[in-house]
Amino acid sequence: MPYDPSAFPPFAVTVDLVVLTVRRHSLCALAVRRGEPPFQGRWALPGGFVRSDEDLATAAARELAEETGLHVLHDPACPATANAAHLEQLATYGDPKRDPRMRVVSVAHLALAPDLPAPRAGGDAHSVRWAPVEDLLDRDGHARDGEQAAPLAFDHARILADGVERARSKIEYSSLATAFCPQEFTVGELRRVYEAVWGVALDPRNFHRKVTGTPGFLVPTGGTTTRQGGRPAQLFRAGGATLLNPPMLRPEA
Amino acid sequence: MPYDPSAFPPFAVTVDLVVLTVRRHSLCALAVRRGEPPFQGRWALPGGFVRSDEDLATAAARELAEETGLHVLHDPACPATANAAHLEQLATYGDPKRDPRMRVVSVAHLALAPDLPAPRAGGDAHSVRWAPVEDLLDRDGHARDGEQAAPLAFDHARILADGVERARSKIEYSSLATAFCPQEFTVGELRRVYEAVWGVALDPRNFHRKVTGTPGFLVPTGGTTTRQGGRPAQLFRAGGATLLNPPMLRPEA
DNA sequence: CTGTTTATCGTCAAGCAGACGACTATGATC
DNA sequence: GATCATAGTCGTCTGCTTGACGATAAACAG
Repeated sequence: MPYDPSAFPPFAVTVDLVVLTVRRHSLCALAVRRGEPPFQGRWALPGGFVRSDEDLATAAARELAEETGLHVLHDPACPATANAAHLEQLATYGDPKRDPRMRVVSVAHLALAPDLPAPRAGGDAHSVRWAPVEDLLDRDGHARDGEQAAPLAFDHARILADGVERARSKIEYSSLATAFCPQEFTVGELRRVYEAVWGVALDPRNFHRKVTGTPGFLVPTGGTTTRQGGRPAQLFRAGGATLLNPPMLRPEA
Repeated sequence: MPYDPSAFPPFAVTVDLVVLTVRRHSLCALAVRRGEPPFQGRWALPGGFVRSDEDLATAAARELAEETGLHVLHDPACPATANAAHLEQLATYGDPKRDPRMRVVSVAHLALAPDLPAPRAGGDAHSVRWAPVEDLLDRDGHARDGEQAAPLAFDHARILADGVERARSKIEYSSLATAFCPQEFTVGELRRVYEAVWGVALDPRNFHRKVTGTPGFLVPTGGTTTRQGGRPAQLFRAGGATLLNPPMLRPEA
């Protein structure tokens, strides 16, 4: 009964991307404006069809490159080309009514990238932008510039919320927060990543003790920088560890 | 360019199930024997096509019920019917070559169930069984009864490994381990779940202190039981908490 | 030179985890 | 019934981690 090659309902399969970065102390996601119905003119997550000979991860990496110019950091040993991002599968959404035109199953992926100079719009510049995730998820009005009062297209608000939640929890027990930083970064910059993603303030002294004391998290490069003002800070690079033990603790309440 | 309703490659979409339980102190998964090519005669994970009007979670719940008679525990307030299981989406597998016949994208789901009296085979009894996950994943020989030397069909070994890994990590920070227990259970039974899933031995006294001290994890029912031998043990029911803070700590090394 | 900013080191108390002793309440065995 | 084996439950002690926070260091702005 299963796997009858002639009798199965056909589906369209897409990948959608939750691309997150930290800009100006807030967590931002990449949004594209839809140029055609349905949801014409509304903001949506970038994505597209999976090609017939393409793996899901390959399709996600292709869409990411098309949309942002970012490349996926495959090999942890390779110290990352300039525009490197972390990419992982997030979840799959297949409600029969999620696309009014046809049955579409979307395999959402989560990408984390350092703050980039420009969104590098694929076609026209003002159809792609970084937006704070609160703005994209807040449908309860108080749109501050009157632009994004409308919620995201399709079920993309839920996908984005799931991606943000994944990122928030994953930086607790993994070294993924370094994916938001440039290749070399300071402890303060890493702390501001945690503060932006979690939306809390962290004690700089305890944070410094914690991350420098976790083996494999950070390796000093020897250099220092003063780009944040104040006393020069040591520069670090992400260490080999991917899982942090003990984990970073997110303040409660 | 995206979402052209007339031009997209068609996919078959299936759900595959990693159904885990704890039997006789070891973590077991449900396996079905394939009755037709490809991989005829090999063991595989249960699964089937998603119907054209069906949500992914619905399809997974349907397959689970067909294969095991288990029903999904939807409402945490409802104290679970007799055969209740936890069900969640695991990951999606879409390698173009994962099925030799056609392009199949499989949305794998993870189900956790208490030890059941009988596997409740759908059709013929000996085509469905519980097998220790080590037996199903160990392809390096030493098959103890000469039966499961062959690896699982398709990419099901990887799916199973991912599901086991998800279960192992998720019982650390959530109360999911109670999904392996009957409605009422003792601290010792819960500890044996952790020991079986993690494959370690835990100190009964520290474990008892920890789980009874975590708010919302366990609520005493008032009853006691002596089904494990020895001194009668208090019976508990799963509390409302789903996230454990602080988490259970898996011994390292 | 003084104030401001950020980085970094130290101290201290509270809490939690691992190791482990001690006691309790059953059933099994002699 | 005494004894033993088995599980369960309660305590104690010690070391480590954490959170709160004081203090110092090194840059820049006026």
